[in-house]
Amino acid sequence: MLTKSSTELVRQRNSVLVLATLRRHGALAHTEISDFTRLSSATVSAITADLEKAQIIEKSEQQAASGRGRPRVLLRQRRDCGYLIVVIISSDAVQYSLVDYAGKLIDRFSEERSHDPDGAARFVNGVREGLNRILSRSRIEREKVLLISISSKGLVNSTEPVLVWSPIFGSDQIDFESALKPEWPAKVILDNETLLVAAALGAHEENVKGGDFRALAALSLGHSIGLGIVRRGSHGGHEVSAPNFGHMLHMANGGLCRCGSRGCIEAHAGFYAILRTAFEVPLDTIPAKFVPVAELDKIAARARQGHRISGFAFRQAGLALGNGLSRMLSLTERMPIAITGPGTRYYDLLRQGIEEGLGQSHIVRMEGMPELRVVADEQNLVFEGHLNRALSVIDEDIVVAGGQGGD
Amino acid sequence: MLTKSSTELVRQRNSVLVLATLRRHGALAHTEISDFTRLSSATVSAITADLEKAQIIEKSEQQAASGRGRPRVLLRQRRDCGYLIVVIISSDAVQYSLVDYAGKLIDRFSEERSHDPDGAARFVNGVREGLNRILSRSRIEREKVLLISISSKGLVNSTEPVLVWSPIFGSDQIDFESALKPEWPAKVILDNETLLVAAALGAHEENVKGGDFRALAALSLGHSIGLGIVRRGSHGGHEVSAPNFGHMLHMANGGLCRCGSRGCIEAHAGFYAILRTAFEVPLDTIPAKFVPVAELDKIAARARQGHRISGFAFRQAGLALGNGLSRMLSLTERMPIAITGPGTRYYDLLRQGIEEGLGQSHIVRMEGMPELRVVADEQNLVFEGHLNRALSVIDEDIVVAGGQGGD
DNA sequence: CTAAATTTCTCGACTGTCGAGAAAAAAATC
DNA sequence: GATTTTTTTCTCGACAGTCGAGAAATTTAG
Repeated sequence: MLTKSSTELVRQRNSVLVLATLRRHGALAHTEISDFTRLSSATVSAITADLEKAQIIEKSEQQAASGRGRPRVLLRQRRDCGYLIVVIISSDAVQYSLVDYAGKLIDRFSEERSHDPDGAARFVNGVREGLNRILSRSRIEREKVLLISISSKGLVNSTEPVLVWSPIFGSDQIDFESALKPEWPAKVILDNETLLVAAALGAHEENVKGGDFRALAALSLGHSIGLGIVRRGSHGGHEVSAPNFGHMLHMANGGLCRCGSRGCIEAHAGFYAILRTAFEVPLDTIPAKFVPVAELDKIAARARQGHRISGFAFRQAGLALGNGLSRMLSLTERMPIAITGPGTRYYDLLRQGIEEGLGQSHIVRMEGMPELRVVADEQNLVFEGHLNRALSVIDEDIVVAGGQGGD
Repeated sequence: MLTKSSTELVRQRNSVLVLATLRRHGALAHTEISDFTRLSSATVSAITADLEKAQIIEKSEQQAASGRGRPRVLLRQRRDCGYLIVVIISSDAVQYSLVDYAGKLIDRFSEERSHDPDGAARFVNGVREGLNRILSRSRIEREKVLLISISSKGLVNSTEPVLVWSPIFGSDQIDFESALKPEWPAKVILDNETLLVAAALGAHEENVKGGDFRALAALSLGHSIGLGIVRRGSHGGHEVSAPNFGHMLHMANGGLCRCGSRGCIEAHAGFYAILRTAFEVPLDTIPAKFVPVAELDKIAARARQGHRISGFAFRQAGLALGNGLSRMLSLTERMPIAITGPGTRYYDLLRQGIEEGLGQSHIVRMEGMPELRVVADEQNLVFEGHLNRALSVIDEDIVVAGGQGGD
C-alpha cells in the first residue's frame, strides 16, 4: 500500500540528504552542500541552522582563507553527537570498535573466541562483557552510544537482529536485540559479513560511476562461502541483501556440509571441501572443524606444480562457485562480481572452474561472462561497510527523533 | 545517490495515492478517500479539485441517498481520459484488448500466430497491424491511447521494452519501442508473462493480508517454465521481477534445452522434457517444437495407473522444479509459491518431486517447506496483472504531466 | 417545520522550498 | 589607506502544500 506524503517528510528527507553528503564528502561549506544536494541556498541555511541548533553539526573554525572573498565556514558533524560500537564476529575472534559520529575510530580491541562448541549463551555473555569493556575504557556515557552494529557470517533475520544460523553455532539462534536490550538503550543491528563487503564496494562504485552504478555482488571465499548483493533501489538508495548462497544447493546428494545438508556450494567450494577432494576422502565424511591456511597452501603449491588431484580439487570448487553464480545471475540482472576473502589467494587455481561453471548456463551464454574482479582487504571492507550502514542509520534516527523532540 | 525532495513531489505522490485508491476501491466519496489515504479532508478537496479541473476524474451523478445527511458525491475516473491497449503474446496467438482508463474492457480479439520460424520481423508487422486494427474498430483517436502494454514469455530487458530472448524467436531480439515509436505516441511497456501473474497475485494478497504481505512467487508450468517474484518495496509499493528461472541451470550437462544450453530447468521440467523422459529418449535429443496437451494427458493417465517410467518422468520434473525453487529461496526471503499454467493439471504427479527437491536444501530444512498453492486461471491473472501495472503507470504519467502542462 | 446527522467545502495557521538580493568579509586595485 | 571586486552567507517575501476547525449544504427523523 502506498503511503501519504507530507511537508515534514520533505524536510526529513532533505535533512538526511544533507547529513549524507556531509558524510560522503567531509566538512563542507554552505555553497558546496547546495551544489551537491541541488537544494537552494536558502534551504541549506534553514536545514543547517536546525541541525546546528540540535547540536548535530557545528561550524568549524575559520580555516586559513583559501581564496579571496568572504571566507568559507565549514560545517561538519559534531563528533560528540553520538557514538557507534562495531562488533565484528569472526571464526577465531571478536573485534570491538568504538567510533564517533564523524566515523573516526576511537578505540579498538579484539578478544579471542572460546572454541567452546556449546557456547551460544556464553558467547552472548562474552559480547556483553566486551561491549561494557569498550565503553568503560572510554569516558563516554552509555546513553551516547546510539547504535551497536554487529556482523557475522551466516544467515541473518532480515527485520530483526537475530542470527538465525551461523557456521559456529548452527541453528542455535542468537537474538542480540533481547540480549542487549536490558543494558543498552542503543539500537542494535546485525548484518551478514559479506553483505557489508558488498555495501562498501557498492559505495565505492557509486563514487566512481555515479548514477551509472546498477548492481554488484561480493563473493567471499574461505572456510565458508558468503555472498552479498547490492543494487540501486527505486528511489536512489542502495538495497542490499545477503542470500544464503553458501548453502544453496549445488548438486543433489553432493558432499556433506557443515550445516548437515548435502550438496551445498560450501560443501564443494569451502576450504574443508577442497581439502576433502584433494585427499580423496569420501564426500560424506564429516567436515573438518577448522582447516589451517597452511594446509591449503600446500595443496595449492602442489596444484601449481601440476599435481593432478590437487588441481582437480580447486577446479571442482571453482565449478561449484561458477554454477552457483550462474544461478544467481539467472535470478537477478547482470552484475559484476567482486571476489574477496582468504580464498582469493587461490584464484589462479579456481578461475578456470568458475568460468566454466558460469558458462554452463543460458544467461551467461546470452549476456556474456560477467565481470570478475578480485578485491583484497576484506577486513577493511567489512569495517567500511559497517560505517556506511550504521552511520546512515544513525543519521536517519537522529533526524526523525530531532523532528519530534525538538532541541 | 539520494535525491532531493520538494513540496511538488509531495503533491504528486499524494495525487497518485488518491488515484490508486480510487482504482482499488472503485468510485468513492470525499470522506472515503480521506479515510483510505489518511489524508485530511482539506487535502482531498484540493487534490480532487485539481484532478477534476484536469479532466481526469469526475463527480458522478447523485445516487439515491443511502443514509441521512448530505448525500455523498462519488468521484470516479473519467473513462475517456485515456485508453490502454493490452497485447498478450502466447505461443499460438496474440490477443489484443482495448481498455479504458477505468479498467473496463472495450474491445478484444485474438489473431492466430503464424508458426513461421523466420518471422521475427514479420511478427512485429503483425503486431503493428493488430494494434491499428483494434484502434480503427473503435472510434478513439490515436493520441488518446496512452499506453501499450505487451507481455510474452521469455526474457525481457528490465529498463526498455525489448524482448531479449523468447522461446519462439530465440535470440532474435525484438525492440517494441523502436518498432512502434513512429506510429504511436503512446508509451510502450513490455513484461514477462509470469511477472504479471505474480503482480496480480501480489495485489490479491495485499487486499487480503494488507500490510502483512511480504513477498510471493508465481511459478508457471507448461511447455516452458516461468517465474515471477513480487515483494513489498522499501516505500510501500510492490517490486516485481521475472528471473530467467526456466533456463537456470538445474544440473550440469543435463538435458538439452530449446535454448541450446544443457541442463536448464525447462529441459527437465517443461512439457517436452517430461515427454522425453517418459519415452526414454536420450536427453540430448533436440526438443520437440510443440507438444499437444493430449499427449501429456496420456502419460499422466498411465502414471496415475502406476506405470513406472511415466511416473518417473513427472517425478524428475518435480525434482528439477523443487531444486530450482530451493535455490531461489536460498537467494531471497521465504515466500509462498503459487503454481499456475497448464501444467497444474499434473500437480498431483509433480508434487512429491517438488517437495523432495525443495527438501534437499539447507534453507528449506531450516525454515520449513514454503507454502505451495495451485492457482488456476492463469490467463485472467495475466490480464489482471496488465491492468494493475499499466493503469498505475498511466496514473503516474498523468500526474507528473498534469503538473507540468497545466490543465 | 425544526432538529439532528452527515457530507462537502472553505479559511487561517503552519511548514516547507525557492529566487533574489542584502550583508559580510577578505583580496585586489588604485 | 580607500575603494572595488569577488565570494560566501544570510534574510526576506512569494508560493505551494497539509492540516484542523468550523461553516455550508442537504437529507432524514420527529
